[in-house]
Amino acid sequence: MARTQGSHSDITGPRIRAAALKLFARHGYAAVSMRQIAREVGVQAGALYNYIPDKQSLLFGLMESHLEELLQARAAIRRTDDPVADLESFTRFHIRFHHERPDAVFIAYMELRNLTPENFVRIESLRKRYEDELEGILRRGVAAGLFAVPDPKIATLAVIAMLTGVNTWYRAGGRLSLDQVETIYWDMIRKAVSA
Amino acid sequence: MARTQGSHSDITGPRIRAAALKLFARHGYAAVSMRQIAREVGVQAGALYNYIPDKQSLLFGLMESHLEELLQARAAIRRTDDPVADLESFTRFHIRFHHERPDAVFIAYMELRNLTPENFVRIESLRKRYEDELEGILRRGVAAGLFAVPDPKIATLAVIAMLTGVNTWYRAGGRLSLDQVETIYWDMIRKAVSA
DNA sequence: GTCTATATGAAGATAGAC
DNA sequence: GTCTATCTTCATATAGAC
Repeated sequence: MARTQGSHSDITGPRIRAAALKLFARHGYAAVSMRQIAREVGVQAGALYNYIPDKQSLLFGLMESHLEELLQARAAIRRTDDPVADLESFTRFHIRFHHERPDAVFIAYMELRNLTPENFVRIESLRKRYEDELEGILRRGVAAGLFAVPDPKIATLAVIAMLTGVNTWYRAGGRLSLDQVETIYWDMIRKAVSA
Repeated sequence: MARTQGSHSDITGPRIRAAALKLFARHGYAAVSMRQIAREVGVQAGALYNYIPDKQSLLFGLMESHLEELLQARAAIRRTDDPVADLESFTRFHIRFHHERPDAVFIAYMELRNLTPENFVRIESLRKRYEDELEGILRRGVAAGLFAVPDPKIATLAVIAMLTGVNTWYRAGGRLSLDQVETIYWDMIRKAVSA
């Protein structure tokens, strides 16, 4: 809905980010114009520049806050003494968290090549911190003789790729609940890394 | 290298496709202009239209021939009576085939949303035929009591996501040979689906 | 078959009025 | 803070000469 005048600074900023998230996920960063984002928000294109310096910053901000939210949510889960329990917790957390934010997840994986080199480095370092979480669990399990993985780093990447793949096919309301999906993946992962 | 005149129809077509493959993979379909492709080939932009009707057909052609090549290569491998052997063969085949074509693989996964709806349907049906290959192996293994997977369709998607993920990190010349990587993944997959 | 030139439209970003 | 108007650049695709 277009308006003619007015001052709404308190909500326009988040609305711009929400519109960009949706449109970038649907059509891709390069294919979305600032005019499209403005139309979705209900302002003229020029008004966007009161909130963001440019299109690149908008993309970077979306990816950065997604990954920071991911790290924070994961850090809020207490680690136990049992690597098996930690791995199950990680599995279920990853599926649930990513399921709740399909657009942000999609952008964070698909739009890496549209970041400037400096922004790319910052995003990759956040992602690495998340991978290190899982790698730590696997290494503790190996040390305890509970897991047998020839290469914890590769196992980390394999598990994350497998888990993130859920987002490409799972839709709520299908024949399986998300909890059932979590259980199926946990079953495969548990066996895959078991000693 | 730019030329001024000349007739090279026999090689220009493939060169256009090769340039588009490389540039689309690197920067994304929407971010690459026909002028960039032309420059890479060494012709003017207008000349491209002697070979392709439009940019969309170029993208579709790249994805279609990649998937048809994938199906053909897979079909050339004989199926055995042993689901375990077939699964190992699939695992190694998938990693090797995808490793040899990183650009085409990247495009086939990332540019789906830039296809027209009709082209999207055709590409997805080719991809489904490939997934059905793996699902068939898993179902035969379950029927023979060799595999225990609660849901063969989900296991199919999980395994393919995991295997395709290799392309995001593996580079030849690192500390592991591709054969070693294949073995590590086969070890995890074998355990993940085992009864 | 490729060139140059161009039609037509849309992109990101900014300026200045209200 | 948002508007309208615009600068400048670039896009896809086509026309017609060679």
